[in-house]
Amino acid sequence: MQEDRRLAVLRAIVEDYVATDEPVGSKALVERHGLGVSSATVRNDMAVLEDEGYITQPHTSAGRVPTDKGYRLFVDRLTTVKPMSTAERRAISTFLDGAVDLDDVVQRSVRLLSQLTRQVAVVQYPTLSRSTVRHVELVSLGAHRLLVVLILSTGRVEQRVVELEGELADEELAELRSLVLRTVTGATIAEALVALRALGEAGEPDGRGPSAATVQVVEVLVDSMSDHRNDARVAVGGAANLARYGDSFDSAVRPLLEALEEHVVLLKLLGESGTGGLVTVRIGAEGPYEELSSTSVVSTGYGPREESLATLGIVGPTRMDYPGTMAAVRAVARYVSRILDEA
Amino acid sequence: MQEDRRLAVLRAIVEDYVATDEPVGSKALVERHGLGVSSATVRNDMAVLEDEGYITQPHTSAGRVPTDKGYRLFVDRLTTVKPMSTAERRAISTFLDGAVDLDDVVQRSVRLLSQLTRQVAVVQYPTLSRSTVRHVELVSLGAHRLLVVLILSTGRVEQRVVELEGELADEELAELRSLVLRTVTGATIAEALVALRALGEAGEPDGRGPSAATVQVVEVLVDSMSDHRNDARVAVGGAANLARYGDSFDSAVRPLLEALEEHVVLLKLLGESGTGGLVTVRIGAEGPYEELSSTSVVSTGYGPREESLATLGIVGPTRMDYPGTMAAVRAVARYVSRILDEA
DNA sequence: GATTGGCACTCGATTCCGTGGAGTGCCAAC
DNA sequence: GTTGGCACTCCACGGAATCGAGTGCCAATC
Repeated sequence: MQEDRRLAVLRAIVEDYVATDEPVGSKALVERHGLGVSSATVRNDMAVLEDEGYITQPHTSAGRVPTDKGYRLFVDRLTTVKPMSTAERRAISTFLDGAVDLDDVVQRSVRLLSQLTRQVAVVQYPTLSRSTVRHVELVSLGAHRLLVVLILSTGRVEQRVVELEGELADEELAELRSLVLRTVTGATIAEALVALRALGEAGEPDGRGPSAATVQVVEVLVDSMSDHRNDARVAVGGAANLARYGDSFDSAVRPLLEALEEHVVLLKLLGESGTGGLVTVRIGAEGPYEELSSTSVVSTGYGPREESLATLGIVGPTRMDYPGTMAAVRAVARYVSRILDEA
Repeated sequence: MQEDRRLAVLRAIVEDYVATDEPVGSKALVERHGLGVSSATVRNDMAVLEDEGYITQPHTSAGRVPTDKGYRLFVDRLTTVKPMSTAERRAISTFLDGAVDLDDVVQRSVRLLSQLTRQVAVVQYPTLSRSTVRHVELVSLGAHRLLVVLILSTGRVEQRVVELEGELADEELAELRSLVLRTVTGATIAEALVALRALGEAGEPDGRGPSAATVQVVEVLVDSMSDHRNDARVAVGGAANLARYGDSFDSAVRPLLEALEEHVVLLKLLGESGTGGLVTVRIGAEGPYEELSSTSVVSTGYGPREESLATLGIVGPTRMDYPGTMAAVRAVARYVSRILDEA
């Protein structure tokens, strides 16, 4: 069927173009790939593909180059999932298994991902919002200072030091501590925020108003939990791979370098990534930023027990090895999720 | 005196070259700067400067460009310290005063520094080695889990969770806690490390050997303190400024991008920075890495009470505005030091 | 002795062909 | 629907010509 062949031609064009970075012509195509037809036939197919907007020529009498739409079709229908080699699998596990804590896991992941894909890797720290409060601890650092430690189910630990306005006796501290624990332990962040705010305003259940210390502690906890810095934290790695962009420098690398430092922007770029094994691919102008119309994003969610706590992925030129990249992103996400499962 | 004039010529060459990024010729020089001599005279001076190795021509019949040696002389003898404008001063203080904790100070500093200098900024987190232990807290997270929190005089807080091998009763925990506190509170990191190792091997002063829990806690504390990740932590900002490098891309930007991710390399690059107000400038090949022979580093130490706890600075092309950059680096370091003083 | 104007010379950058070749589109034949 | 053939297009590449900024040197001048 000729429809099938046309798709095969598109696939071949994408593969060749990704491999060589040069517009691919009809003759080279039939030589390098075993399509059993002549170059003239391929030319006809290419004309159709061009009409339909999947490929384009940089100028008359040059070969064809895939358009965003072409890449899209390639990714959606033409990609055969290529499994990671066992060597790669082993590399992933040995690399990630050495991690000592959550931060370390994230940092190793970026590194690993950027090396596997030779692209810029981005890993979001697990978001607070879906996690629950495992423990809160209040530690006295003298009569006027209090260390507030917040431990979340993801393993994230936040701490703040509070300068108390008044003094706080040991018994009062113990009381406050157990009060706070009763209020928030096991709750999700969202629930805890509500409960804490109520506590800060209404005071304890027995009817007494909240003490000054209570208000301060509540304040700092609320602050910790809602601090968007936490939601917005991401790790970036492999920026050196940008040097391979070659030409199209100011047009592509510059805005990307800028984006890499704006973590909020980065997160928006990563986007809402499909949960559970599904890898999202955003190609060129499909993304939210015009300046990045020649970059693609390959991302997926990760987290313990199949729930997607955070996102991880890579950013690269639209002209990239999608199958390989998608496989790497998926493999790393899976492995990281498994690690979080165990913790 | 002609010697003086030659230096003036060198200064003019450096300034023009930095401003225009083009080799500067004798005619343009006398026009733009008010040296009261003819271009022929300047040519003679330039010939001498070239003989002495301060300037060079990219090719015959082109203008002159400063050599590393020329920049060096410029920085050492020809730079008049240009004070920051009051607007800039105000920007610095408003920008940094909003910081909520140590990490925040560091992160704001990189950002600020990169914006002021339009270069890549690097700020080292205050090193552990010279700081002292302010407090250690052990928090039980159930019978088998223990949270170990380490608080340092710099305000840095490190925490780790320990999976205990055996159970630990509350009284035992309290005992262990006070033992550890007696051992390390107030000590420098170096002292604390020694004392802890002794504790882990010999056990408590009363002659009993160390309990299993003690060994584990000691281990994790030692680990926290000696973990070189802490010494090696740096924040980087303004990488987008690399896009301004224009040409000389693979030769300069690539290795630099790589270095920016290798924090150990970065620290070596920043080097041992002069304490107290002194700004160190490392020009081109004076630095430790060959690949970075066309980049310069401007850095200085900072820290509370005049002692230099850590280093901060910028990395940029040898062709940069040294006076302005040095002023910015010094100003930021001073301001950050003042903030640390207060804390 | 230092400075200056003048002048010949050098050499990269830019422009302008001319050419080669890859690639296309179309058409007639199968 | 496929194929071989063919005329056509247009970029990339290389060489020649030109331009001009900048130099080095020298004789004249202060």
